[in-house]
Amino acid sequence: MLSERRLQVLRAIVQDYVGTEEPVGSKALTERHNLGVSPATVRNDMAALEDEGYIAQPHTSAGRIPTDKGYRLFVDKLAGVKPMTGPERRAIQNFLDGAVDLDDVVARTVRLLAQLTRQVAVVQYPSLTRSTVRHVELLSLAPARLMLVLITDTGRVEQRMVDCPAPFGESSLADLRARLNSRVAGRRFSDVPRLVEDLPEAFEAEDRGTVTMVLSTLLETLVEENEERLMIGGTANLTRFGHDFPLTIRPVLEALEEQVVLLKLLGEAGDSGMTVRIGHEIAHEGLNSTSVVSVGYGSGGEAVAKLGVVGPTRMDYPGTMGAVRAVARYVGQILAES
Amino acid sequence: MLSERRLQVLRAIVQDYVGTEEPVGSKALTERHNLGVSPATVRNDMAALEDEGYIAQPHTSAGRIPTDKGYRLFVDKLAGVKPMTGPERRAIQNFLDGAVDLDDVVARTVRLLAQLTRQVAVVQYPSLTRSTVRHVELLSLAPARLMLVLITDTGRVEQRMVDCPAPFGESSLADLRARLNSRVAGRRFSDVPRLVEDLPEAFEAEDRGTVTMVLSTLLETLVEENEERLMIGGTANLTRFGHDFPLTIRPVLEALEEQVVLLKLLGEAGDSGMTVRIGHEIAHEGLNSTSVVSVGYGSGGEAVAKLGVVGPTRMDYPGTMGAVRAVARYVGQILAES
DNA sequence: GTCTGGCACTCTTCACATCCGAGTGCCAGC
DNA sequence: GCTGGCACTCGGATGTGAAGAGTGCCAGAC
Repeated sequence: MLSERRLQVLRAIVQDYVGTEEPVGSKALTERHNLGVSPATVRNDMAALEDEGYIAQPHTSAGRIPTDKGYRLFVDKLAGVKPMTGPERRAIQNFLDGAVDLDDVVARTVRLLAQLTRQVAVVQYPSLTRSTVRHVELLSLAPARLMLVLITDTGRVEQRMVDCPAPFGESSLADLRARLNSRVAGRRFSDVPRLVEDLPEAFEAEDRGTVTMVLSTLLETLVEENEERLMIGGTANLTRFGHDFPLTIRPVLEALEEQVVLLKLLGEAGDSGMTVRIGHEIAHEGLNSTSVVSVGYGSGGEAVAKLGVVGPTRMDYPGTMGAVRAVARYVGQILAES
Repeated sequence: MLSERRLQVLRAIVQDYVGTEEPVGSKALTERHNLGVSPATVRNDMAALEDEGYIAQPHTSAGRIPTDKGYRLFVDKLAGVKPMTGPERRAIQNFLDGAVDLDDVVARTVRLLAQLTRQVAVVQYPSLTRSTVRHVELLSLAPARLMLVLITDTGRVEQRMVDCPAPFGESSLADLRARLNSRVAGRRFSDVPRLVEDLPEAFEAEDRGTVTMVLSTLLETLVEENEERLMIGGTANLTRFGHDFPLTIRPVLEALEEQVVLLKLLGEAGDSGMTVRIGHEIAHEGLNSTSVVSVGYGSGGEAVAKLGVVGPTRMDYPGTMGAVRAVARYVGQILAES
C-alpha cells in the first residue's frame, strides 16, 4: 500500500508531465508543489513508485513519467472530474442549439468536443435498437418496388429498398402501413420483432410474400451492426501528439479510419457512466499510446449511443472527462427536445 | 519557347523526383534516362529551366525539384492519363458493386480511391439541385407537425420537420402529397421551384398557410448550400507526406475538416472533365503544398457531384488522374443502376 | 524510523569543429 | 552546340567536449 504522500507525489508527477510533456525530476516537483519535504525524500518515494510500476524513466538520468498503470491509479483515485465553468456551459448550449437535423447535431457535437478538449472527438449516431420508433413509412416506387423508411425519436432516418415477389396494390400498401404503425409507433426498436411476427397472417395469400419481405427487411435493418455509424473530428489535434510524429500519428489515423475498431471500443465501454481506457488497456495495437474517454448519451434516462475523445495517454483527464460529460448531457437534452 | 529536349529533361526531373522524393541532379538524370547527352549539357538545360521558373533548387549544391509551374507544364503538356489495367478495373467494379445504399456507395468510393492513389480521397454526395426527384413524402407526426422526406434518383434521402400554422387534416395531406408528386416526380430539382409555385391556390384558405410552409421548407432544402455534404478518407496517407511533418500535415488536416473549403475547391473545378490544381493555384493557404485532382461523376451524361484526391504536389499525376477518372466512371454506373 | 544534505556517477543534449561528397557553374576545346 | 574538366559551395554526417539535469546511496540529524 502506498502512503498518502506517495500518492501525492504520483499526482504531482502526472499533473506536471501532462503540463510540460517532459519527464519530471525530484527537484522540479518540490519546487512546483509544496509537498513539505526535500527532493531527496521525493526521490525515495519515486523509487518506490517505480518499483510498483506506476512511473518509469525513459533513460537513466532523466526524470520520471507515469506509466499506464500510473495514469490508471490517477484517474481512479487521485483525480476528480473537473466541472465546466458557467460560460463554458452556456457556450456548449449555444453551439448545439442551432442544429437543424440529426446530422447537424452530430456534426456540431464533434466539432464542439474537439474544440473543448483539443483532441480527436468521436460521436456515435443514436443506435437504432435502443431508440423508439416514431414512424414507419412505405412508399411505392415501382409496381414491385417499395421503399421502407424508418424514423426514430432521435431523428435518425434509415431507408431500404424492397423488391417485392409480386405486385403490391395501393390499398394493400396503405393497409400494411397502417397496421405496421399502429403496432410499432412509439415502441422500442428492440421490441419490434416480437410485435410484428404475426402480421403476415392478417393479409391475403397473394400479398403475404411481400409483407414477409418487408418485415424481414425491417428486421435486418435493426440487426445490421454496420448501421452503427459514427463521426470523427479534430484529427488536426493529433499533430500536438508528440515530437516523434510519423510513427505515432500514422497508426492512430489508420485506426480512426477503421470505424469498426472505434465502434468496438465504444461498445466495450461501460453502458452507464464514464469509461476511461488507458494505453495498453486498449486492445487495438495502433491505439496503444492513446487513451479513450467515453460516455453514453441519450434523450431519456437511457443511453442511445456513445461519444468520446481519443487523445494521448498524457492528457488532462479531469478536464477531458468534464468536457465529455457536459457535452453528452447537453446533446441528450437537444435530442429530447427535437 | 523550350526545346524538345528541355521538355524531356523537365519530364525526367518530375518523374524522378516523384519517385525518389529527393532533389535530382544532372548526373543521376543522364544515368536513369538515356537522353543521349552528357550531364554538362543537362546542366545547361536545367539552368535554362530554372531561369524560366519550372524548377528550383532547395539550396545551392543540391539537385533540382520542380516548381508548381513545372508541375503545371508537366500535367498540361508532358504527361497523359495512365489508364487502369484490366485487373484494376475489375477490382474497382467488384469493390463498388457490393454497396447497399448511397452512404455505402460513397463510403466505399472513398476507401477505394484512397487505396488506389494512396492519398486522401474526397467524395461529394450527389448534389440535390442536379438530381431528379424520385419521390416526395409527407408524414404527419403530430396534429400540427409534418415531416417532409425527399428521395432522389441517386438514392439520397433528405428530411425536414415542418411546424404547421394550423392543424392539417389527413385528407388534405393526401391531397398535397399526390399533387406534389404528380408535379415534381421525375423532374429535376432545379425545376421544382417553378413547378410548385401556384400550388397553394389549389387549396382551401385554411390549409394554404401549411401548404406554403411545406413548399418553402422544400425550397429551402434545395437552396441550402450546407446540404452539400462530403466524405473524406485516407488521411493516414498524409503521413507519407514529407519528412518535416508537423508543419506540413497540420494545416492540411485542418483544411480537410473545414468542409467548406473543400466544397469551394470542388465547386470551382471545371464542371466537365478532370481538373488539376497545383500548389499555390489553390487559394486556401493550408493547401499550398498540395495538389487536388478532381472530376465530376454522375449517373447520366451530366455530373451530379465531384470526387477527387488531395495529395502532395509531388504526386504521380498520370496515375492519380487515371484512378480518379476510372473510379468516377464506375460510381456513375453504380448510381445509374440503383 | 524517517527525513535530509551531500556527493559521486550516468547520460543526454548542445555547441562547435571537421570532413566528405554531391552538385553546381563556368570555361576552354572539340 | 556539346563535352570534359575544375574550382567552389554548402549541407549532412561524424566526433569531441562541456554543461546540466537527474539519480542513487550514504551518513547523520530529528
